[in-house]
Amino acid sequence: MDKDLESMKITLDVVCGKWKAMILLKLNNGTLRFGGEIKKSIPLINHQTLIKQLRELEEDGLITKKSYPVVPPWVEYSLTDYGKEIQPLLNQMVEWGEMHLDKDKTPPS
Amino acid sequence: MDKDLESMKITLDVVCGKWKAMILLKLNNGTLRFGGEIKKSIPLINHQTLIKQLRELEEDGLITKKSYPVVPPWVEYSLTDYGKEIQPLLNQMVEWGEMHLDKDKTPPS
DNA sequence: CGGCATCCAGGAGGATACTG
DNA sequence: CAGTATCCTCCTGGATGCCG
Repeated sequence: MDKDLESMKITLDVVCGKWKAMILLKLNNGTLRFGGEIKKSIPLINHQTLIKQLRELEEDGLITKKSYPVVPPWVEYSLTDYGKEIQPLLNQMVEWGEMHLDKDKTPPS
Repeated sequence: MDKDLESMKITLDVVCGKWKAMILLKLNNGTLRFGGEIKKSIPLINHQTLIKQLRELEEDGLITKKSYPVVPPWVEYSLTDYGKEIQPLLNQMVEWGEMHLDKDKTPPS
């Protein structure tokens, strides 16, 4: 296992949760609230699953959580510098995916 | 689920196998033989697991297999155009990972 | 509203053994 | 050497219910 693969592994760990990359992508637009914004932009995700993925991202240092101790809890998530650095990568993932939305294969012949 | 997320999903499906990105990365250097080269560059991977991941990549149209019907089987894998297009992405994954090999976190204060 | 604990199911990854 | 077939294990994602 050479260094490239090691590096690759780190990135994979961070990005390859089922929803992590999507969360990071949405957070690129700025700070988001838990229920009011994140859940709405990714409707299919489960409440608990979202919490888990957010926590993992937080533990990996990609995002930060800010809780306001008010009566209806208000929690915001935003990218750290660490997390901002990964944005170009995310954009490329979107771009590559767009290129292959239609052509799933390249049937030649 | 908007279009960005759809696109992201496609890329995730392709890249986020435990070893897929690594295989693609190694294949960037050119055509590789199954046992002689791929297995050696990714030593930790299981024989069977490697075959599975390769097959999935082939089904997704990212790589092509070429079998030479000789007595000791000789099988080569190489990237399709489809697969080549994803290389910049892979490189960025490596780069981002390299940047964070050491600093796992950004402990301020 | 947001978080945690718990439980559960599915599937990806992996081990083993056999063919050509 | 490469592939197939089978079986198994673990881990992630998801569902539910209860707290502050």
